[in-house]
Amino acid sequence: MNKQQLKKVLRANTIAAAKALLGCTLVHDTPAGQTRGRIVETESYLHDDPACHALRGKTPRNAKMFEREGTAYVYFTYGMHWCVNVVTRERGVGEAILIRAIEPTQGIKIMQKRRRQMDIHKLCNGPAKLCQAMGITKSQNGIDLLNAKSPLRLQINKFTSTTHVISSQTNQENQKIITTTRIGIVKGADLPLRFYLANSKFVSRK
DNA sequence: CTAATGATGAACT
DNA sequence: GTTCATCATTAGG
Repeated sequence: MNKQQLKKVLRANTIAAAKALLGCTLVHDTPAGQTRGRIVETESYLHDDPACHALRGKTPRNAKMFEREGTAYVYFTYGMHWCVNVVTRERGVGEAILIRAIEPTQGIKIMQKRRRQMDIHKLCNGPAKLCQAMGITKSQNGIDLLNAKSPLRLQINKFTSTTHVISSQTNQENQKIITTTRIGIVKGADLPLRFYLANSKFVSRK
């Protein structure tokens, strides 16, 4: 998969895109240094989805969800946490993919310091944990994740594809994707819209 | 299991 | 404009 193909998927289909993002790399450049991680868990939020922030239309908080595909939507929740989404669909449609867990690959010392947590398996295994580890806050809201010059951006791995079974970056063996219901929501709780890599030790929950 | 913590938005006046 | 329940969470017990 190349960047154009990812862009196309992000524009066309939020469920397919959530699977396509698995295996992609999230990069953040900050004064403290660069952090990177491999996306291992995602959730889709659809425009007609009861759990979607954009369900009731555009507000100051969710405005970036209505931007074009590849935009970052960062929101504040539970009084203390930030979560980051990859916006999908064309401008005007409020859909996005919540990044729920990554496998840290670079800047691990920085992440450990920010998180006050030495165990790498507990560094980024949750949507707010990975934001804290990578230094993502409202300052990153609205960034174009598909622009190679952005401080916060997505990188496409050579062997990721848009199918249920993707190739591993390291050994090129097929990696299984598990589909489940989403975590921590009440509305829309029965929909199968969460995806993670079956063999990853870095997901928030099995 | 529950507290911590604050923005949001719905439902009111 | 004000109130109040809710919330795509986490850490600690």
